[in-house]
Amino acid sequence: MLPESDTDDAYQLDAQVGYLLRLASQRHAVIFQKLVTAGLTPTQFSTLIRVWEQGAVSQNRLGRLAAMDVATIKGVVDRLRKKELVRSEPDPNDKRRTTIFLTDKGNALVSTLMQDGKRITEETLKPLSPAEQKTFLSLLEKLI
Amino acid sequence: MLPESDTDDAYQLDAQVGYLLRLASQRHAVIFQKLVTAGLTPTQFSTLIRVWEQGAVSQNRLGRLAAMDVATIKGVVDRLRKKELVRSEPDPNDKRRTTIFLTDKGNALVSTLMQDGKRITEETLKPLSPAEQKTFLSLLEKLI
DNA sequence: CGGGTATCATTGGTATACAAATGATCTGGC
DNA sequence: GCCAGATCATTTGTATACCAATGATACCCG
Repeated sequence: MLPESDTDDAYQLDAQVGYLLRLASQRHAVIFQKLVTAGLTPTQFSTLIRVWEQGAVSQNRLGRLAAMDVATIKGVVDRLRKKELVRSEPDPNDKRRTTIFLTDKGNALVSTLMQDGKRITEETLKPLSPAEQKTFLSLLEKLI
Repeated sequence: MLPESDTDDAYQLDAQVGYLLRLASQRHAVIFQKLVTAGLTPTQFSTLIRVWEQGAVSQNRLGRLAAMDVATIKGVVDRLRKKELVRSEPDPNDKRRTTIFLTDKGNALVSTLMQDGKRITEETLKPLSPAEQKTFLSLLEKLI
């Protein structure tokens, strides 16, 4: 009897891309937490980089740039503001908008964070050879 | 001036493995939600498969098998119980433990879910050629 | 210029996800 | 047999993450 399938292949959770992506993200999160400055989370990190890239950006647009829902980006910005890494101001030209900026403290942190980010990526990819790393990243980009 | 780095390489958030993993997971989540039966989440799906593989399993061990924290697995099991896909019983041999089982309804769902799972993985990997898919999965496994 | 449509930020709801602390229970070693 | 250390499940707290609804505002087109 083969109750689990109408083909010869048994289902293997451990071979499904979604499950593997979750495990890889978990491992990355551990490495991130160990190596990042100032106790930032990966989401806060990405958000800060995007603000730095933009200089000034509305909150919703920041969410799109950092790939976050409006509700998610709000919470992230709130917490970055509490850490005094960003500040927000109402847009004088559009009363719907709030513009997000880096504070001096946030600005001073960015170059350190970029160094952190490189080491985090290095450490995460360490199980792969340099050639494999290149291949992996390029396939991962194709997947998005 | 190169304010962002002491090397020639500018920092690219879009090239960092953690950020790419997050985007890939987001895309997978959308595909998952579209193709899965019974409105399950990826976590609930994985948990249900693990219970099916084990037949009977304590809640904490189930968490380890499905790669979830004790607090996370508790919530997942609670919600699966509310959907009447699993049931739990106190372990007569160890009063600390709660044993988790599939209900008949849960058991009946599993083979459908496995078919779903295969289609979800297929759809997620679709941007890659068959050879690339194999390479990607094998590199992803190496990364964990 | 006025009204329908789009965008913005917020809010409430649900679901992961993990750390830390707690009380109950079990187990290994003496 | 007892006790120190381990394990189990729960709870609390924080942080993503997304959907849906809402009210305010902006924009476009006729």
